[in-house]
Amino acid sequence: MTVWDRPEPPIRPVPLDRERIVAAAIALADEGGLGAVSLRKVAARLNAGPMRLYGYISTKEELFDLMVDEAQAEILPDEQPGDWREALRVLAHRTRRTALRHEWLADLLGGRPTLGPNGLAVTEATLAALDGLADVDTVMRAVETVSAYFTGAIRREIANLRAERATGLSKRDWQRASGPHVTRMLATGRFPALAKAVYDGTDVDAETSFATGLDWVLDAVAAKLKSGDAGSAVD
Amino acid sequence: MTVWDRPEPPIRPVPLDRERIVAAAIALADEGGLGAVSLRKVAARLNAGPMRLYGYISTKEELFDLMVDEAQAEILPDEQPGDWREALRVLAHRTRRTALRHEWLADLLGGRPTLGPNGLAVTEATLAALDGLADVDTVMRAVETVSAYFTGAIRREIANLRAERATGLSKRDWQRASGPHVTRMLATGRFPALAKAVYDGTDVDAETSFATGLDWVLDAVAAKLKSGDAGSAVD
DNA sequence: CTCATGCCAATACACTGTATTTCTTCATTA
DNA sequence: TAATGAAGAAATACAGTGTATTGGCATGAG
Repeated sequence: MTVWDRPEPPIRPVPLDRERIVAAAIALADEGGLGAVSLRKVAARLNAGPMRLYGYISTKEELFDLMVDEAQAEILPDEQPGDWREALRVLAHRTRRTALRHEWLADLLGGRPTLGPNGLAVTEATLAALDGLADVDTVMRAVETVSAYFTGAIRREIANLRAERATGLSKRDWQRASGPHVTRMLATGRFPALAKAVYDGTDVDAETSFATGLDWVLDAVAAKLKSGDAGSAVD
Repeated sequence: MTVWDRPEPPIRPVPLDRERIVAAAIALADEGGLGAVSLRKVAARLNAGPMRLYGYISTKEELFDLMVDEAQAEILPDEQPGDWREALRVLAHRTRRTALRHEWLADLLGGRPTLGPNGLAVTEATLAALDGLADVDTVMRAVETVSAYFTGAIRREIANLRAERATGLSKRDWQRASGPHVTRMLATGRFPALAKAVYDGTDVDAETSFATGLDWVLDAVAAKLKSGDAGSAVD
């Protein structure tokens, strides 16, 4: 590796902006998880020194916030279906798909309020879906409930996914026979209902399970919308 | 601080076990959050060198797993109510209270499968509450849905709590006027539904909101139990 | 041409999780 | 009783982290 092989270092520092920084961080996280995101590595990927980043963010947490907001752009559908139920369903499923594309999102989802432009847009879309179908408070409660459900469900799905990957076993095999610890615990007889669930339950794929639970929750919302629309008559 | 003030160092190394280690870690986390838990600090609190911990755990992640399991012991009620609905409600509320006592739990909840003895016991209790009221698969779906809801809700609640603490503003004041960023965003008119929710919505305390959403989800479960109990007739 | 200003890079610090090496202490055996 | 072995604790070491501080250098104005 002589001098001639090495390219001359750039005369002027490479231009930087938040967009590039966030993109680099996301790339790192997509490849190696959140743990693979370090300010040094992000900067290196942009041919910059670590300290340059502090002109654009003032803490690593802020970088994470920007990453989340960027990911939330992928959640917004091109156009909102008119049917509120369909609209909420789509938003939930798109969130799930986004988290499956960017698994690190599961570690961040719900961890801090999302106040970025895209985060607000997602909230807006969710609220808009129910706007006018009931009084404001009922709508808020509905939105909270639905999103609590799907963030929780997504987090668990990805946690299981990782566990499966780590052990090389499907959740099923792993609980049933090959997971020595779980098998031993179930054999003690102290967890009869759990044992029954593990051995007698048919396992459904994650998407179906997600969709089923979501439908239940939406059913509940539907029921409340009917009884809680006092506000719409007043306006 | 002369030699005479200082106690002699212990001749024999202080005895250690997982229980003590986990207790020390939990104490640290209770005081300063998960970030305050480092193997060095945990060990120091036990008058031991950091490396001694590796006889009891083989990675920091494992320590977290043990902490979660220990916290889950606080979730289990002394006795289970007979009514399935009441049983699930109690489990959810106890989980919430535990997370409020140990806020770090919110960072870990749902992040990994909980396979410790107490984690399994919690799952068992949840499944047991619904055992026999519907076929196994319906019961599993119900348990998944309910716990997805409350883990998601708890996580968000604690995220908001932290944000309030950090800014010194109640969520309300903060959205309404004093949070310059949010105010500015709402003023753009791009988030009409959100603005309406913020300005016209009455704010309820976190517990009520939690309880309300939970009731909705339980309503949904109740509906499905009625229609999905094919299994109980077969056995 | 000189000087001031703003930015970038380098250095520095305190701390992390964990691998490896060194030392101490006790039980066992000769 | 002395020597030897094993075990387990301690110390050291390493590569990495987020971020504060310092130093230099290129570009603008006067």
